[in-house]
Amino acid sequence: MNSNTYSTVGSFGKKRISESTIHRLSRYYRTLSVLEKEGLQTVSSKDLAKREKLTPAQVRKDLSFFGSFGTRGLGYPVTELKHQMASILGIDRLWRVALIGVGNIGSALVGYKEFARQGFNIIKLFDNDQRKIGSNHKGITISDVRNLERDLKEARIEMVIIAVPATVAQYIIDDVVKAGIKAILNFAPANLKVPNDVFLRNENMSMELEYLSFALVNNHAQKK
Amino acid sequence: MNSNTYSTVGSFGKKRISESTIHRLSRYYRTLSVLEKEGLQTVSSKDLAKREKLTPAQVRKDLSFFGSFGTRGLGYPVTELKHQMASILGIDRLWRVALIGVGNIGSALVGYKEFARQGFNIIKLFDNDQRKIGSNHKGITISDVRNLERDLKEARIEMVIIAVPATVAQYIIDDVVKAGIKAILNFAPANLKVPNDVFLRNENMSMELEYLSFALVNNHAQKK
DNA sequence: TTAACTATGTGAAAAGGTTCACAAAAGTAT
DNA sequence: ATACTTTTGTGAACCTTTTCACATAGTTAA
Repeated sequence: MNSNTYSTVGSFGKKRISESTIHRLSRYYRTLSVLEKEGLQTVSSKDLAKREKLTPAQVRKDLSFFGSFGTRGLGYPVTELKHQMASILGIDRLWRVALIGVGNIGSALVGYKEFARQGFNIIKLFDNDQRKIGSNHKGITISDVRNLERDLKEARIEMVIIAVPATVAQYIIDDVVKAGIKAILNFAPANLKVPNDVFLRNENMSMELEYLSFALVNNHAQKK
Repeated sequence: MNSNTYSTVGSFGKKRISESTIHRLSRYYRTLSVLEKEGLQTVSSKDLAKREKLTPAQVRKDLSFFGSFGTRGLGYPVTELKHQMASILGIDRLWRVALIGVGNIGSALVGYKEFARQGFNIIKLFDNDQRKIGSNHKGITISDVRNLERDLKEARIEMVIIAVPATVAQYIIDDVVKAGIKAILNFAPANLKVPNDVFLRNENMSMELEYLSFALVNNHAQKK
């Protein structure tokens, strides 16, 4: 099977690709960027697996869902595989992103270089605080959240990051959905409801600390 | 089987508890806190599952790894179950946490209320920037990262959060390990190495945006 | 050119995680 | 009291994900 078998990038047949696979593709992409900077031409599934603390079979299987990118006896071409990962993840383009809630977490996210590096361009900021509205934050004027629906449409926003207090998150999200946004990343610690055709992902930064806490208290077996 | 069967909280026999289960316990804990505020006395696995978008069986199975907390015909006592979750996760106590790298992300984390609410007390800050060292950030004086090992020991730090640039993260982590720290939460986009007895978790905030990007581009089937 | 080596791609097996289905135990109503 | 309802706790079945193992195809060296 060669990569042309999957001529329509984006459909991937009827196969359901698991969340873990997608997350690992993100990691491969990042590591491939590093390898590229280190000047490597090719990388084997064994090398890549070692960097990611995975098995070589896992790496090959993940990639095999999307095509056949390697050369037997040699490995994978670093730069090309990086581009392939970007294309599969949809980060070989710019995304028009808005951020709602320019508080503690929100303002940090505006300056987060990794977002920009991967094509996520935060081009609109919203807040409900009169003191912030109209002011400039890292080159972007903060808009009034009261005009959220209208402004999201007007700016042709494709993704929204929510960093407001949990108490108001559902109201905000309802407006975001009304504006026709289909992809939302939520940092508020709340269980939010969206229609079935909207992708909602939650980022819970306490979760990993809690995992560490559990691991320490239970002296949980280290993986691998 | 009643909850006394597990008198030694923390051992849980030889059963290996999966990462997903632990993460769901975090979510249960948060939701139980909300339910408690709403004044609910009891909650059934069905109710809890609905809030978390899980199956009731999943909720019951997760809890059953740790004991038997419910009453048949009635459900689970909200407040008690919340305390049980806290105890299992090890967040029914205070953790002495240090944060290294008081930059964009780092300073946001210092003020992140959820950490404090769950017992994670950030009591030491470190940076390598002479302009920051000695200054006060939200009531904590920023220390020189050059004395990291000594200061971590002195302050009896138990967990470390790393929010430094990827290029220096490994050097920092080596010092953290030298100081005897066994739990590290890393925000730097890098694959870091630690000895086998150190718990390292990575927080990659781009990952979920990339998942959304993938979902949009591939019109990936929405889950359930 | 040939032999030895390396590394992919992938069915099949194994491991791991989730859901089913039901007995058991408690609550509720009459 | 008794019948009926609710809901837990849990083996077993099912489904998903990971790992194994090997045929295949390319590289490398002499």
